[in-house]
Amino acid sequence: MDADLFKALGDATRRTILDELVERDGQTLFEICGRLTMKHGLTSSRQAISQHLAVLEEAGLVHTRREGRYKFHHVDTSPLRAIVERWPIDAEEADS
Amino acid sequence: MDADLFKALGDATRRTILDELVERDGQTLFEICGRLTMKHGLTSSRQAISQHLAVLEEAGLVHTRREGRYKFHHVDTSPLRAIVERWPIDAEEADS
DNA sequence: TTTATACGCAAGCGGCGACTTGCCTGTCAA
DNA sequence: TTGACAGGCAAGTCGCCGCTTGCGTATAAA
Repeated sequence: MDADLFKALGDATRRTILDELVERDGQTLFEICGRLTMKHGLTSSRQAISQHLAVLEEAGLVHTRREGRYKFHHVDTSPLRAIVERWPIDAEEADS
Repeated sequence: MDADLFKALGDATRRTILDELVERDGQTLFEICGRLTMKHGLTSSRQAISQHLAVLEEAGLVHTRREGRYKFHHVDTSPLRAIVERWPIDAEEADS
């Protein structure tokens, strides 16, 4: 089921996390927390972000790599391909 | 905000409705209800589907056209383009 | 061996969203 | 005009999700 994918994309904080990881791949949890606070004005706690990352990982949008006490997070946008393959995007007619 | 878009895609029933409308565009509410029950085994009530269609319309994924007492629903997949534009889909590395 | 750092686990709370229920409006046929 | 048909509105219920809180584990520095 691709339910995990759409569930992951359903939250604004998770989408911002994806933005951050696309801009700078391979961050740790604390780095992501810091950047979300600084650049995006988010106030979420570490645990909240950790849970968000777990959801993103379930959806296959984020892969993790352990190294000592650090855990690096890497984006993988390829699951998004399922979306455009499911509903082909037609050429646009401008809004009326 | 594209929050409406992701919110709309967040529900499995709404995604099935999109499937149905892509396969057969311009259906009325009752037609959609019937097809969801027949082909997809969904048991949602008419009001539930109506609310789903309202969400899809808010997201710009469905446009409606009134004709007498009928209301025809048309798909518009173009809002999905925002997704692939926001997070470019990279060429795939197969899973380990 | 202590102490700090980076992260994990799990229970609990609050709010939002999906769905139902009941009734109402508008259109068309008989 | 009466009735059936297609759809709309609004309040209420209930489960899930995002978040907090508190504690626990593992790695590395002092």
